Amino acid sequence: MTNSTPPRSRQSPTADELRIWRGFIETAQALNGRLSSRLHEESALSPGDYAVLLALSEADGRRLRSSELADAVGWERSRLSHHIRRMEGRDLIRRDDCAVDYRGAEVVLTDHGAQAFRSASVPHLRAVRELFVDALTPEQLDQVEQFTAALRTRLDSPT
Amino acid sequence: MTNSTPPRSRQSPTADELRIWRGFIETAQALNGRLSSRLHEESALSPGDYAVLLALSEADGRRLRSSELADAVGWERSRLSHHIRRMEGRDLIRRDDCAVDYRGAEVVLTDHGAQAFRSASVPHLRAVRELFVDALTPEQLDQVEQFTAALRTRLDSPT
DNA sequence: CACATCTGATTGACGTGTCAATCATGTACC
DNA sequence: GGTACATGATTGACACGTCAATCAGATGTG
Repeated sequence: MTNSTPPRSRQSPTADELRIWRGFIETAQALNGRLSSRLHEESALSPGDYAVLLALSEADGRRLRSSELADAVGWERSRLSHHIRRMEGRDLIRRDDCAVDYRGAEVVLTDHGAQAFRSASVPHLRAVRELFVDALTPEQLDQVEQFTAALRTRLDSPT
Repeated sequence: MTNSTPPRSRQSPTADELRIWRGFIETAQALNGRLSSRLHEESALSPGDYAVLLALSEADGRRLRSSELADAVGWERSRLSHHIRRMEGRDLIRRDDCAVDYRGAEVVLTDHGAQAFRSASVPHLRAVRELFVDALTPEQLDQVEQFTAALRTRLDSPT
C-alpha cells in the first residue's frame, strides 16, 4: 500500500496554525504602528528618521559613508538616498562630499538632528517598555528570543 | 529612607530587553518581506491585493460594500479606495453602484481576480507553513499564541 | 419643504518603498 | 595612457499609506 498523502510539510497550514500565524503578524504590525504613531506625535519623526538618527548618533564624528549607513539601518541604497534627501530638507542631516573617494558621500548629523534624536529617544524607549517588555513575563521574553532565533535560521537558509 | 529610583516600568529597557525587542520586530518584518516577495514572484500580487481578494472570495456573491470590505481587511477607507482603484485597473475587481444606497459602492470580484486568488493561495499558504509553522515546535507555536494575546491585551487597553 | 448635519466614499498632497536605469569615479589590465 | 569593468550613489517611475479636504446622497428637525 502506497502513501497517498503528501508529506505534512508540503501541505497548507491547519486552521489553528493559520490563526496563530495571523495573530503573530498582525500583532507585530499593530505594535509597530502604535510605536510609530507615538514617535510621530511626540517627536515628528518617522521610524525611518529614527533609525537613521540612531545610527548616526552612534557613529564616530556623527557621520557615516552613505553605504555604511545603509548597512547600519539595513536598507537598500536607493531607499536610503530618497530618505536622506527628505531628511536633508528638514535639516536633520547634511550631505558632505567624501574626501577620499569622490564617488562617495558622507551623511552628517546636524545639531538639530542630534537634538531631535535626543528628544525622541527617551519617550520611544519608554514606549517599547510599556507596550512590549512590560506586557510579557520574563519567561515569555526568553521564549520570544528562542523562537525569533528559530525563525531567522529558517529565513537565512536557502529557500 | 526614600526610594530615589523611578518605578522600573517607567525606565528604558535594558540592553537585553532591547535586543529581544529588535529581534522580534526585525524577524516579523523579514518574514513578512519574504512572504511578500514570494507572493509577488509567483502571482504578481501584493499583500494588499491578496487581502482584498481573500475577503471578497469569502463574501456572499463575491461582493462587498466598500465599508464592509474596509472592515474585513482592517484598513481605512481612503487606503481601500486608493487600492481598489489600482486593482480595478488590473481587472482584479470591479466597482458597482449600490442599489439600496446611492452613496455606497460595491466591490465585486472579477473572474480574473478569482482566478488570480486561487493561483496565489496554495503557494502562499505553503510558504507560511515552510517559513513559520515548520520553523517552530508545537510548544513554540503555543507560546506564540500566548504572548501575542498578552501583547494585544496591552495594545487594546487605553494608553 | 428647507435647512443643517451626518455618513459613505473619493480625491489630492505628500511621505515612503522598490526596481531598473543612469552617472560619475575608481581600478585593473593591456 | 587608454579601454573595460566595478562600485558608490542618485534618479525616475510607479506602488503603497496617511491625513485632511471634499462631494454627494441620506437623515433628522423646525
